[in-house]
Amino acid sequence: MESSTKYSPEEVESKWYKYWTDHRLFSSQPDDREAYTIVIPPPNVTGVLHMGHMLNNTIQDILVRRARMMGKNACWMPGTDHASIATEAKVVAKLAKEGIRKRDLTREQFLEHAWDWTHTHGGIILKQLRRLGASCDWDRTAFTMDEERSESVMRVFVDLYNKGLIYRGLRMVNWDPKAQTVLSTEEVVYRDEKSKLYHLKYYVADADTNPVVPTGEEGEMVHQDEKGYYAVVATTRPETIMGDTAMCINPKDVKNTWLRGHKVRVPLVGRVVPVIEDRYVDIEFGTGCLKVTPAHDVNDYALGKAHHLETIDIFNPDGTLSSEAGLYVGQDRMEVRKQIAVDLQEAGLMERVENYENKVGYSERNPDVAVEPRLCRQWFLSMKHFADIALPPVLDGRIKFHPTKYVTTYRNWLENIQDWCISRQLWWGHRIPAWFLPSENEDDERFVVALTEEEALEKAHQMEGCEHLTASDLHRDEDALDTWFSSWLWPISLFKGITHPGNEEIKYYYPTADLVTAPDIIFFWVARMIMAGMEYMGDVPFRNVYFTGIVRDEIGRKMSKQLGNSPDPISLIEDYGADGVRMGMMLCAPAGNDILFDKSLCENGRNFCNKIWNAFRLVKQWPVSEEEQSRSNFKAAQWMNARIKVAAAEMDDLFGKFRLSEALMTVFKLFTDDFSGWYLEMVKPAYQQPIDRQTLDDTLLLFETLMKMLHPFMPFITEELYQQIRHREEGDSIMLETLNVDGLTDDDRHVLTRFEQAQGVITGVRGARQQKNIPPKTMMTLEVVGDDHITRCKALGPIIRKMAFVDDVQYVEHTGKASVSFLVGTQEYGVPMEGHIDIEAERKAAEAEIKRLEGFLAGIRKKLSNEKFVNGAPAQVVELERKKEADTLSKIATLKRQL
RNA sequence: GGGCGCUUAGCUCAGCUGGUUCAGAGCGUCUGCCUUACAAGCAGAGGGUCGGGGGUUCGAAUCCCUCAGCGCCCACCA
Repeated sequence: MESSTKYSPEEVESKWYKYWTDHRLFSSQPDDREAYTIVIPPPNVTGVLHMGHMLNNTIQDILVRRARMMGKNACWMPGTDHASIATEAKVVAKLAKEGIRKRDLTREQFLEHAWDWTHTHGGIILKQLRRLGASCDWDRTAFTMDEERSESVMRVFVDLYNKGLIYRGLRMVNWDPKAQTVLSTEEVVYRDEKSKLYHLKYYVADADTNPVVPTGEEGEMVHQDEKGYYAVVATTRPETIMGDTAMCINPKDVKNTWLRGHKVRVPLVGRVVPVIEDRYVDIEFGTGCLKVTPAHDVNDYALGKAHHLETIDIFNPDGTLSSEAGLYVGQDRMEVRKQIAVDLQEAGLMERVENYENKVGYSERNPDVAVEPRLCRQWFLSMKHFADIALPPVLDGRIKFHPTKYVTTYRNWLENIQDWCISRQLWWGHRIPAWFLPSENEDDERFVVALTEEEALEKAHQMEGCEHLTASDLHRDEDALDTWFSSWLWPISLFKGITHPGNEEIKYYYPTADLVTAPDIIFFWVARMIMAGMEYMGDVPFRNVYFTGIVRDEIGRKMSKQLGNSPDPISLIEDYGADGVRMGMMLCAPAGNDILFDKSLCENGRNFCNKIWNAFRLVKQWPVSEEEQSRSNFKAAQWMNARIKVAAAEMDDLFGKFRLSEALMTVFKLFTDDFSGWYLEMVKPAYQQPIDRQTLDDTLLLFETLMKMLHPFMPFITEELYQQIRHREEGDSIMLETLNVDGLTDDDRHVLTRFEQAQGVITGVRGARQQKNIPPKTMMTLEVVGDDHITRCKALGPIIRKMAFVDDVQYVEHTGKASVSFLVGTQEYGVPMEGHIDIEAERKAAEAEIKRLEGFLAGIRKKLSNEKFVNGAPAQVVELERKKEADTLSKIATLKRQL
């Protein structure tokens, strides 16, 4: 392998990952260093790694590894999420395949299946993260439903209940008929949908006793046919008419004033319902008549309450029509919609149907299931208090969002927050610690909230008339808690901050440093962690939140299973190496933007690994001599060191701004251009010639520094080469090194400037050669007009000769007639081209350049002759313009002389 | 309906509170090189009136207004 010109990642990666874990190099214990903590956004326990995880965890690993090398005690806490609704759905589906229905199982039996499933599929994703190189402290791996986390959830629930923040309420909630559970408002995603707007006839039912009297006002719209007067109601959901208990008009609507005080007959159903009036109705929409179905629409529910209407729930939990509906009983709501449209048409009760586009809410976890508003008694967490404590830290900068635009989003949400429905009709999750007491009817429920059944019984005994209850009289709530009700405690519960408040670990690791997550869970998770943090720790859970973009494919589509446009991360790693993929990910991940992932970027990463690999091969094969170090090599190392300092300072700045892809680009260019392209070429001895020991040592030291700078981005290859650079003790690692690069000195700056000029000369000669199609290694003569201190320099002179393949330097008054000339700054150089030069072409090029410079000069002079500029602009700026003018004049003069 | 953001080279993006020849980077493209570390490479080159229009200013990619296009978030319009 060592002699191969290609770097092969497979064995390097597995070797070093094992080494790191064997030596527990990722593990963290509190000590007197500054803590740097990241908690992983816990992926679904039974999930597999996708590109979003790749991006997210690559970023976290970069931050953690860098922090570790900056001398901090870095702790990356891994773990998984029980993902209540998603996992339960998977288990239900798996059982269904085996012909087992959930409802035929007891809770215990079902949970056994769920745990089986979790143990079979669980943790795969964490293994996959290891392939990526993630430096998590695996000993600390947690699960949102393990004992510690469960205990924390229970305590928090009881505590919040005791504080009066958790309550039980009968509310209109979002119901997922497939999962058969309620959802929080955040879990409902709205999609535009092409649907139909059905215009139905509601005949006036009381015309006999209460004659219809049109007012005759302008704009009045009275509908009448042979069967009588009727109102036209527009609806997208005709299947809900069985639940209608009123029709509503706007009191100010002249079109419909004639309906005031009447009763109308619900089509097909035949029920007679009152016409009510409410300003809520939009006069402009449809005919201005609204059917009111209090059981199945949030607004209608509000109307129903205000007008004391009856509520008829016509749906079963699974979305089929219940016996309450009277019609279509047992059929699915979507089927009924189609059928009832036909039936209404046939009965002559449909005036017309038009195409319509509206928003329909879907379950976030079951994207093909339309959510049904449903009246339900559920557990809620009152959010006003939490909004109040969670907003200030983000507004005053105790928590910084990157990019900052999410502060507005966050603020907006908190300022319009609704209570959080935390109960779910699921078994896979944290069972709600509430016990119901026997009661006469549902509306009069009585319950106690407690940590244990014993405690519940005790509490029950204190309630009136319950002194003699036994454990069997108590019935524990069947429902589980929303997954996020455990996730929101994650930064606290990971360190046992709920069960053992004030323990050493929570004191040391909390608040965590940075959180890296996708913006789509800002409300689900980020906001709620801040709430829990402020409530239970009195402090923020993290200092920075870095929101990654969404990973899209190369033409901007979201990655999805359906489209099949999401590459498998593990096969990418197999193809390009983990370091290559990490680099590919980061190259296309500008801060705050979506990621257009193109796997050809991983090729760039792989190629870069090869570059590093081969640079090392070069250095390693040099024979060593005991000669003195040349001045050139001494200066070259000094220059390279200065370049490293410049890059390191830039990277510090970029990391501070979470501009990681730019930081990577900086070190990438440092290695490729400065180190490989310039430095190594400068010191490289001729073929099979030895290098002096000092230069080799300098080079290895520079190499080592570069590996350290690259390590956070490319952990494997950098560790491999670090270990090869010199003998290391067992247990040593690049991870244990610190990244401390000094600041630039004046001497450094001086060296940088001089090298820049030398590079200009070398590039100039190369360009001249290429322009004339002369092979790159043909020796040339360099003409220096007048004199310069660069080519005469004992260090730089030889470097220029070597790299530009110049065998003779002549100091001349003008460049030769047959020379190609070029400028570095204001210094002119020439490369004689006898036999190669096309004088006419040279002349044309010179003339073109003069023309360009004269245009430029004109611009400057226009500025300088503008009194307002000279008087108005700062002296420095004016001075600069003067200098530009002089430089340009000198350049023009030089070119003209050449002509 | 409300709010936020974006539009700069073929692609993806930097350009901070206007002023350093400021119009940049990476990738791609083109040209020349199988140069003894690397062809998964090296050397060089081309490429944009900074979305349109107007304004402020001595000076605008940068500040203001406006138009157009795109994207995201929030909201109960049946």
